[in-house]
Amino acid sequence: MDRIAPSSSSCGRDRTEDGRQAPVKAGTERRPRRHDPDRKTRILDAALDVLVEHGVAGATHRHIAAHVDVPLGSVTYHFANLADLQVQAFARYVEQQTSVFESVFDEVETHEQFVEVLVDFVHGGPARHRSAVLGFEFHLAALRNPELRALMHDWTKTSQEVLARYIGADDAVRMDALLEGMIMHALLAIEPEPREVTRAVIGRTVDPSGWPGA
Amino acid sequence: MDRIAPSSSSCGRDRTEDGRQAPVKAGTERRPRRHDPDRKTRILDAALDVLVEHGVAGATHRHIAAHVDVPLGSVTYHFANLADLQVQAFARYVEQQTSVFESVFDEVETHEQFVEVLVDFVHGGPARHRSAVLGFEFHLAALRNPELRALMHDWTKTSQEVLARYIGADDAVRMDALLEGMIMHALLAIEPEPREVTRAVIGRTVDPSGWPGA
Amino acid sequence: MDRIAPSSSSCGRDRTEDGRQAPVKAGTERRPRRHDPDRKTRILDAALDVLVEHGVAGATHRHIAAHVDVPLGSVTYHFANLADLQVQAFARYVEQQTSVFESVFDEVETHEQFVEVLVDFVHGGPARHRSAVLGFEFHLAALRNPELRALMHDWTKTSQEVLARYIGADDAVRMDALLEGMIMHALLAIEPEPREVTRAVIGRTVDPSGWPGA
Amino acid sequence: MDRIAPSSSSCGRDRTEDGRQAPVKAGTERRPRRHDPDRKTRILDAALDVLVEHGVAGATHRHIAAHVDVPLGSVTYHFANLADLQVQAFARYVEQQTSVFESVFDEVETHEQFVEVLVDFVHGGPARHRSAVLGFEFHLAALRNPELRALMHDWTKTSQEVLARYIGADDAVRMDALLEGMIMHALLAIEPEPREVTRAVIGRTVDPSGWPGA
DNA sequence: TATGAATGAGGGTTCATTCAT
DNA sequence: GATGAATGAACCCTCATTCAT
Repeated sequence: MDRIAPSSSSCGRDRTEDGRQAPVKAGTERRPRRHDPDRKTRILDAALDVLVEHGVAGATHRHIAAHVDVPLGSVTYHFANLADLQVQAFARYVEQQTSVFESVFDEVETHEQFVEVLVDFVHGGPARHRSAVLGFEFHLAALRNPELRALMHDWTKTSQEVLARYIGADDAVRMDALLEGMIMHALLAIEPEPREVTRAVIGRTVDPSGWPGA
Repeated sequence: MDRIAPSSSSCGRDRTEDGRQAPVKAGTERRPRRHDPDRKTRILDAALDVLVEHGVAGATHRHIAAHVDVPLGSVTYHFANLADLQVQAFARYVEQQTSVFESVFDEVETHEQFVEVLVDFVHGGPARHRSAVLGFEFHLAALRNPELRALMHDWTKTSQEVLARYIGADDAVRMDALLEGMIMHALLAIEPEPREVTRAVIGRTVDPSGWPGA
Repeated sequence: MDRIAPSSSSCGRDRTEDGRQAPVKAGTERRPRRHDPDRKTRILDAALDVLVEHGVAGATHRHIAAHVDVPLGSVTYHFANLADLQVQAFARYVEQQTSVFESVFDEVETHEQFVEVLVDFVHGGPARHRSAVLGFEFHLAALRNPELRALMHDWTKTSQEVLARYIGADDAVRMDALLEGMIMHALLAIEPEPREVTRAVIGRTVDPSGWPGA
Repeated sequence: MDRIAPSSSSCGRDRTEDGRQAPVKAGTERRPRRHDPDRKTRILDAALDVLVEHGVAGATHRHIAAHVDVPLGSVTYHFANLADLQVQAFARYVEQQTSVFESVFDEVETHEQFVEVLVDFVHGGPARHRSAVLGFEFHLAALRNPELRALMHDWTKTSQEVLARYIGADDAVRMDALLEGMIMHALLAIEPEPREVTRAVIGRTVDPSGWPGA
């Protein structure tokens, strides 16, 4: 039973990007990325991507590293631990989300425009999906992590303040809760709710009196 | 595996010569538990408890087994896999919540009573916390599990129908989303919202006309 | 977040045939097979089937039970342990194989017929595949199990005796080894060897002198 | 998992407050091993050893790790999965066998020497046992693993080519199959066949004409 | 008698994190 | 500074076998 093989069968020691074996072929230039400023930022963005796709439980060092295509050690190098990375990622998300949410109302002048903007907000396309999932994951993670909870608190306050500029503090609280619930439902609905329904629901929640057109 | 290996396989560790369990070490109490009907149900309840405490990611076979105080193998025996266990646990949760939610409106006759019941519902004590967290975890898990999603869909429909008996289909949808959002906020609030605020928000969302007292 | 569901959601407690959960639907007649003589034999045949498909390592109580569609307990009931089951299964295989091998030469009268029969034996279709794989598994298992080894020894002797009737004891030993090797190769060949080649190889190994036609 | 859970998660067992490893229990020697180049190769060799001793089914991560005396995690680090490890181990085996098989014929010049070398090959001592068992396991594993099958195919071709240099292509195929069968029998024989018998069988299979001495 | 339930061992694999280079 | 290697914990799951019914 003893046989012979083409001698230098190389033992197949080059492997995929799973952070295990480094490719060792002589002369093959491997991972040319060295001096890489804002690698840290890219890692955070990747973390958010992974968070969307796999959830908090799936956002591991390895998945994130694979997603940005940096070595595993690079992720542990830039962040003290996974919890730290998570917090910073969510902080980045809040930052981005806040500026988006504010700019959305830039052109709003009438009650109708206001409602329409919010309907867009609930029905928004892929971007909405991403941010909705992240918001969801954020909420749940905050439930068990005080640091995230504080971050979440600030974020909620900020959002309500933005709304309050247009509809007053009380309605802002209501609207914020309503939006939260509707986005949650939209995310999970088997088939999407028609825009008219969303518009009606939101419209009835905002007091039209007090707007320029009223 | 070497499961069938005959006599001189020499691989056994920590076993007596005849392959049986070694007599219990002094002090280690041998678990005498046998014949335990409805163990399966108890496991499901334990799963929900663990889910509340540690979240979906923390609801492992081991945590659950430890929580019901059954051997690990018992959990894997009763459920084909963890996903299956999860689905059955959430199904049990839905079942329980359903009857609670329905019975809550038993005495409701006036608009004020209806609002009050919902305020209670949002502000409920520890039981509320538990079910809110479970609901939350359920939503998030449903996001990535079609089976849970279907379960969630039915549940949403059912609860909207219950609300619709009192306030009509349209307001039921609004109220459902609003409750969802408020419970979410209540769960995460640093300090709880005063009941009056909740009452006002809910009250303004229900059309008081058409009630006996109106 | 607390919802209601169609009340009796049944918790999905009926499961597949993996030996875990028994279906409990009232009135559903389950597994009508009771008085079942030769169940033991059917289990052995199933064991051989599983052995072919999954190898020794995959021939577990559960797989075998599933393959004959009997409860797991039935397999452990009829056989003291897995090793015992394995031995009995291989014994059954040897028994079957021996009678086949003997009957194959019934019509043989000339050197050409003898060679042809052996070529058929090596090139045989699905039945050949099955018995070749089993023979292979048997050999390897015998390597580490003295009981199987004795069984194998007897079998080899028997086969050689059958061959010896036609070609004498010495050539019988050679032929037996050659057949073994060729079947092994045939089993693993990427593309099957042409019959002529097999015929030539076998033909040259048998001394044609001493046959009726010679 | 609960990997990221903050402060009060209370799930840790056997860990000190800061989440580090508790200081080694007296008497338990802490494994100081670090920096161990060619550990991967040593693992492959260990895998082959375990393969010989326990068969493919017994060649588990844990057995292999114990055999090289490295932590379990080290084995899973160096190989993506067990199948991968298996393939690389067999590839290493083929590589080794190849050079051995080729060098064996270095001095061969006459028909008698050639036969004698092959008799040695079949009757070889402990080294023979090891390589024969590995060859056997390899064959069987190849039956169900296409990757191994390709490897096996190449190996067969190569060894037939080596034989063909001395006895021509046709006889090489025959001889290869014969050797295979004889080694198989030798491995399982209750008492070893006398060398003379082996010599006679092999000798009759090689055409002595065409050799220098003929 | 036959079988569902129970259980402890162990298998493959993933992971956060540490450390030497 | 940056990263491959190393490692121990834990996770999901399958299994042989025992036992009560």
